Amino acid sequence: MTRKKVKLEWITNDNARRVSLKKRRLGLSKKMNELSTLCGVNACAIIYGPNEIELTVWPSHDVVQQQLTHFQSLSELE
Amino acid sequence: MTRKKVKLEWITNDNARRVSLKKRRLGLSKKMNELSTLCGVNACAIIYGPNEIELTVWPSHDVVQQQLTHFQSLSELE
DNA sequence: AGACCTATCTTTAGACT
DNA sequence: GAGTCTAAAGATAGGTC
Repeated sequence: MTRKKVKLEWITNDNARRVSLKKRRLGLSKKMNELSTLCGVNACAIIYGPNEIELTVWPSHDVVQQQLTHFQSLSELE
Repeated sequence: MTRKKVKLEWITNDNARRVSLKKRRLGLSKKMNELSTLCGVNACAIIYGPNEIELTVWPSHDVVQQQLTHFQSLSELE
């Protein structure tokens, strides 16, 4: 998205894709962090690649677990 | 962050905070969307405010539910 | 409250190390 | 592979209607 406008589609080049994932994950974390502090909300994210090894949670495994439980109890009410 | 550099702290003004939350949630969704398409990964997010009415999930309630289940089954393996 | 605008800040693709 | 750099693309605070 910068030296060249990027198309919103799967990056075929393996290396480029991995680099992009790494960078964007970082950027996303930053944004999540900003959102939650600036606006005083709870937020969590789960990201995982095709190979289940690349699992990333934000802000932390524990918090995610907690919020999932909360979310699911809300879901049941509907 | 634009006409003025914003400090990374709770926005005290109620209206400004709500507006910011709305805008940033949108921006975040966009980023999530980009991340998942560009890099071919699954991603989901849960955002909720102090009042539980403002619950937002991405990309959809159903997908989040699905991914939570997946995540929890992985967690149990550890 | 909501949509649109735009100057300015932030993110990031690509190149290099 | 993992950091650093940098210009271009993208996000957004504050304003207006």
